[in-house]
Amino acid sequence: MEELGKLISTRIDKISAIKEMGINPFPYNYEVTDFTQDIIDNFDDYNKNNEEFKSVSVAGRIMSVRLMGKAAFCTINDKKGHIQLYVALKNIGEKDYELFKILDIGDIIGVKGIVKKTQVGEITVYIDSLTLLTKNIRPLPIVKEKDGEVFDAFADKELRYRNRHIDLIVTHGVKETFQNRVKIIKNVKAILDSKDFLEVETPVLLPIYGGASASPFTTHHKTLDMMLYLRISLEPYLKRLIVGGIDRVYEIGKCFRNEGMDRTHNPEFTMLELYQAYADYNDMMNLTEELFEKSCKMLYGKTEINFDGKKIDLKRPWKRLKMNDAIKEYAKMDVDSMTDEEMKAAIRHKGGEIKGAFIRGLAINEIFELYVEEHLIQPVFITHQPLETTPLCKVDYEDERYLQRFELFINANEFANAYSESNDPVFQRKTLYEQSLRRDVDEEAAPMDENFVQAIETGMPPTGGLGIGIDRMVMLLTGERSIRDVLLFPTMKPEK
RNA sequence: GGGAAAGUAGCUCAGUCGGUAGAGCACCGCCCUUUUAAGGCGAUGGUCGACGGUUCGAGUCCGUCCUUUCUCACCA
Repeated sequence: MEELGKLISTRIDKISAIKEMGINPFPYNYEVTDFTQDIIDNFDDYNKNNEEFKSVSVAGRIMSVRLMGKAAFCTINDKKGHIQLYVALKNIGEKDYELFKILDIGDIIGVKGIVKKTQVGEITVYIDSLTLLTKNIRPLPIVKEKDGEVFDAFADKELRYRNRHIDLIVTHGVKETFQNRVKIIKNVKAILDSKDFLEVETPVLLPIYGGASASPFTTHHKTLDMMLYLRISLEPYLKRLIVGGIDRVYEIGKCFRNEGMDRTHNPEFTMLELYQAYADYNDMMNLTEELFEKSCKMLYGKTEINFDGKKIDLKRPWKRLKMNDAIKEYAKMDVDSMTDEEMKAAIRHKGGEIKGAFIRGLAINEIFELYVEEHLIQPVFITHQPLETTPLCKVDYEDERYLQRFELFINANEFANAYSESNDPVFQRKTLYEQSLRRDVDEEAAPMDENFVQAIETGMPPTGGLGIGIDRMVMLLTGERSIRDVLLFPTMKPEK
């Protein structure tokens, strides 16, 4: 701490020295006309045969300095990339050169000059004007690079997450990941908008929660003197909008679940939920394929990606497999002909457990998770989950023990969940009531939502509903293995 | 929640058997007008995550705690 204090106070002293030179170390603006990567990409426009030059005005943060007496090379970063500057005493004059010599890595400068290649061919701005735009006082980590190999990378993940502003400056690829995140979300929205879906915003603070099995966060409103919950899903309000006649509706927004955290779970995360009237789960499968395939093509111009060393192809159409058939294929078991005892044994054999009373449908789901999930690397829609897995979905007309539902699996992870939504008000009231009774034994069972049931009683058209975990979609498409690498500011405990 | 690993200078990391705390980069001083992990010479910089314990002596051994990473379980 003492050392850091000295480094900082040295730089604060420099601010005084700069002011004494008659220079404002924190001026108000700078006219930027060019960006680093554009200059490199369009070198010929800036330098015609080393005879005709177009002058540039660039601003950025100093990332490295190589000072050689009366001249120096340095590198600056801007929003588009980085470029080398040639700073020579004879070109900028004594006063500005004196200023340059006391600048630090991390300072932000504006420069004007012309663009040339150095003896070894590096495109470089030969500056004739230097303006200090912001003096840094807190030293940055020094990351070096040669031939694409990075040395002394800012590698401590804890420091990176806690200091994302520094991570964005010094770690290659971080900015790109978050730019890609935005591109994916914009692309998803563009696809949905083109299909006449209406994007809406629904409440985050709720008097009652539902739409999923999860433990909520609570908060308190002073004036109303009441407890409020942070939403765990978007479903209850979006369905009311379907009832209200908004036939195609979606929201991309934060949901909050007060549960464990790991590589694929953050307490707050971003969900896409959409509802389409007069559609069923088949339409939702087609739409899901389209969203993933088009987003992948938008980023990479192709449908194959490498994730975690595995080649994954998102080209449509994807395999569609009933849950029981998946169990037959991967676990060599026919659950329809198994006794309860055989199913219990199969679950225990893989280290699973049955919570509470034995429910056949939940046991089938458990067997699927234990035996099948790990094999589902290429995209596959698993359909026809047992009736007991959710109260919000219609049963299949061919076999009422199973649902018109699918879960999308890619690389053994769940990416989407969709239903032919239940709209039978009598059935809905009954199942939600029964679920609410389980709250004694299952903390995550949702309470009865009377307003929601009344909306369904008003009459909800046949509707297909789809939920996609946006963070996981971004992880897949950017190749990141941890949700914390696709969240700018992942949830962290404060340092003590 | 379980398991494993980590925390030493601003950053990246060494630190052997318990015996005065190390390097590179950054920073500071000096030299240097085509460097690019620039180079050369020199100097500064440490409550070794916190608190206890063992010991003549602890960065090192033991215990508790804090933070993080990875992983298993659960959920998206």
